[in-house]
Amino acid sequence: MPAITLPDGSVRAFDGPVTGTTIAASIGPGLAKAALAMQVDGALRDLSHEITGDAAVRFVTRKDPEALDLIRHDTAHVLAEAVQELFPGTQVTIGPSIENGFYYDFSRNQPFTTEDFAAIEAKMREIVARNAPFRRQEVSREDAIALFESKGERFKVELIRDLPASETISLYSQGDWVDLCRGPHMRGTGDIGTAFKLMKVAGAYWRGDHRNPVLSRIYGTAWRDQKELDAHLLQIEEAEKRDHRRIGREMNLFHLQEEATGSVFWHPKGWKLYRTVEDYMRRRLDDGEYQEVKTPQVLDRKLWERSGHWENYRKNMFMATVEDQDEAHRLLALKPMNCPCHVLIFNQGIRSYRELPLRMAEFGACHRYEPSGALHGIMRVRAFTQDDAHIFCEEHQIADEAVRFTALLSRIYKDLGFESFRVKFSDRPEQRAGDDGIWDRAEGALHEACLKAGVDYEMNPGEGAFYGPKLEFVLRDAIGRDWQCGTFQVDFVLPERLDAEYVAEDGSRKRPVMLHRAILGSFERFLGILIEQHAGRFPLWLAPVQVVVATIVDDAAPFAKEAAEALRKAGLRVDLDLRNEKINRKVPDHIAQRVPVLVVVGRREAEERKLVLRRLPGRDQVELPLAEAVATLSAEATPPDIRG
RNA sequence: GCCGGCAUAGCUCAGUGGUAGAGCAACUGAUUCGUAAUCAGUAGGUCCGCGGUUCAAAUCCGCGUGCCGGCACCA
Repeated sequence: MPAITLPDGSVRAFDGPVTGTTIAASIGPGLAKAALAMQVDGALRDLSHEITGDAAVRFVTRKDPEALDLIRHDTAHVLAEAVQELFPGTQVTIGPSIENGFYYDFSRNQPFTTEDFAAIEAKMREIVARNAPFRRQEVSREDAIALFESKGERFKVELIRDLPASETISLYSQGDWVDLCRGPHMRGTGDIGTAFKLMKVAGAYWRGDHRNPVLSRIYGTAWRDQKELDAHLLQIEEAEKRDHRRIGREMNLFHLQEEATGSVFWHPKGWKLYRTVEDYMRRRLDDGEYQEVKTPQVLDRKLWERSGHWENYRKNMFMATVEDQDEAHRLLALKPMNCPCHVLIFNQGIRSYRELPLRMAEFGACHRYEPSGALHGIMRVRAFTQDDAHIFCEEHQIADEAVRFTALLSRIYKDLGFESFRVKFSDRPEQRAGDDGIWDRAEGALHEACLKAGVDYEMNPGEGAFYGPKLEFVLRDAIGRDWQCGTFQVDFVLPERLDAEYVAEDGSRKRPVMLHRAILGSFERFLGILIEQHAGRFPLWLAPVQVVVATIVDDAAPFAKEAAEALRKAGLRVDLDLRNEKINRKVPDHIAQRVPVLVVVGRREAEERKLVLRRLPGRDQVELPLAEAVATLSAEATPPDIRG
């Protein structure tokens, strides 16, 4: 006699086992029509699921947040059916719902191309129109294996074999087509609607392991209705306009070319932006009581052997040799990171506990031979500069340093326009240096530090560095990709390997703990994200060109030059536009160049010695006497750390 | 690194085996103009590279390089 409690608190009793369909119908025809699935005691179920005991039930309709996941998952099934109908011999694997859509991985001799999309989409619409009900069937492991073996679906068989013994094995069919699936699903393929679209194809390794076969993955997007789909497609278009590669070209900030794959050619305006950020960072580090150093680019292999990098990362290091030396005995490597060099500085002379925590910072230029497929604009490159620092401290100082660090990072991110970011906690990886005791202490210290700093984080198991656990501070780019920028890593291993020590209060020699930390991560990556975050329209203090003084007629040129000079003297970055073009032309040009402030000078301004300031891309204008305009802009262009 | 796609003027792109094109940008000239693209003219190409097929290749084929989208990687 199940008693069903609904969200409004009302209770309905039924004579025997009852399905969601029956309950919904008992409540009313409107709900019976709208209900796609249900939540039973918090767990999402098919409407056809039979409830045998007392339960709390909530129905999921198209409006509910869960609906999108259901629609996307169901669409993935329909995609798989369509593909198998059109391309016999294709094996199915998995097809989950993901952010904004879904994908399905197929195994086929000939990978799919976007040329196949039209036919597949047409077939999908046909399947949706058939509105075949999704039917769930629970089967024994043996029956499931036999079924998929008979179909030649060896990936499905492998999945079933690897399911834990406790797992119920369920199949979902839509018409004649069957898939291994945990569910739940909506009532039938018709519930999907028509607001879906195939987006792209990609290769993907079976089970995400590069030693496994490559599958052909089809990505799609699916929404409640056409309006939502259109909005999503428009959003993608808008995001593409913020792409740093596009803006970098449009604003003439930098370029990349074949002769230096993975290295950035910074143009004058891009370099101005870079240096503005670097100068700002340097001031923040000075305030934070860091000591800046500069260390070598090219170092002997022996150092990398001692640090452990040779063993772990040799394949990703650039090597350098010179002709008059025996290569085997003197192989040099471009540094892939700065930490060993910093330990070498620490090791000069005898260190006292009184010097700790010692914060050693470097804008360190590093080279890493990244796999070709990883390169991405200026965000993933082979030559980059880190805002790197290593804090040598005693173990009990770790938490305080973490608190200081997160405060500094938050301040800096905020100044640069990032109000929010995600934090991931990456713990011990499979391949690592140091024994478990050390890792226990390092992870414990980092957890404690997070607690103390009030940092909310998500776990990222097994993703730590080989020498220690880390916090990763993640920012998102315009196209929705996440990038690790800041990092805070606890390291007990490297001080040991490179024999760093200090004299403790009791006169004994001790190992310092080393904290690796970066805030921007690499300038290249961070500037890429910064460009996308602001869509190239930087706040005044960051803009590479802050003001353009544009003339209307040649007669105004002398005063325009005088005004530009006055602005420059006040420290502003000013361009002069004396071109023989109409002002109607100059305005859109500078909007396109994302210049924050346009000063238009005609005869009237020249006579009255006034400046009219127009904040692009807006239309509003303020008219000020020259000196006042200079003072206003100069105050506004002051970096936030100096403004106080 | 793997799978797929792409590579034509500075940029965006057209050109499916038969004399390389457009718009914008550049340059020259005219115009001196009041807030979202003035007019006219000129110049600009190893059609990514190498090899092959063909009477003939930007176009078809092979190899290489780079870029793009994913996957894998990311100290």
